[in-house]
Amino acid sequence: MRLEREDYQRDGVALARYLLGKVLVRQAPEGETAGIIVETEAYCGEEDAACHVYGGKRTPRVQVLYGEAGHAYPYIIYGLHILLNVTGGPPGHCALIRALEPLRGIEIMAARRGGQVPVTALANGPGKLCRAMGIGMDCYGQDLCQGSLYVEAAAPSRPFAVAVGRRIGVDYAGEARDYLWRFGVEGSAFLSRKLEFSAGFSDKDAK
DNA sequence: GGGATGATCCCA
DNA sequence: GGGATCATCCCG
Repeated sequence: MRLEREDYQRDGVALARYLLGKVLVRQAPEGETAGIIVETEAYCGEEDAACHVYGGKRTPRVQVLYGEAGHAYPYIIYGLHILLNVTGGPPGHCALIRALEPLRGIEIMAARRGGQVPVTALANGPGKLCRAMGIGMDCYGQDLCQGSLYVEAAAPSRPFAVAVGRRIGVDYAGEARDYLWRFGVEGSAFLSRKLEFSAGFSDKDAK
């Protein structure tokens, strides 16, 4: 079942936690691909030195971050990779999807990644998962409550413990670099990197 | 207009 | 460890 608008009405941290265990789905001409979200990061608006809207920046690129919750914010990094964020409730808040456990359309994902790739490495990074899922800048601003890109509530999900760590690649962000705003399914084999700490809570507590 | 800068990935 | 590779931003 596709998540609804209100499900996205959370701040960055709550949304990042909430999305763990949910299923990211992409419909494309080649077929459907889907994966369990096992790793996320929170980006929390104008106060967060690592967030793209830090300091109240309002450039065309970040406009969608000031719009309605539950929309896609993909952007290009290093001129060659695309990273997918999901917008949250408060202005500027979003969650970065960092890794998936492939669930459906694994053949399609492998083909998009260029052939022989172990399942554990198909989508274990924010750039890789966008490539595997066929997510491009054409998804910019797309409403996840309708359309070909969306998140479904987890099926009968097995309970899992949450692990936390520092966000990746934000060393420039002053003290915000040390916030424990990276979240993952503890022990998952599909993470981009290991998390440093046990969070002390499970998926049930994050609802 | 032009230079600097990445929320990464892959290979050595 | 380092290079690829370019959209975006900021400064003039």
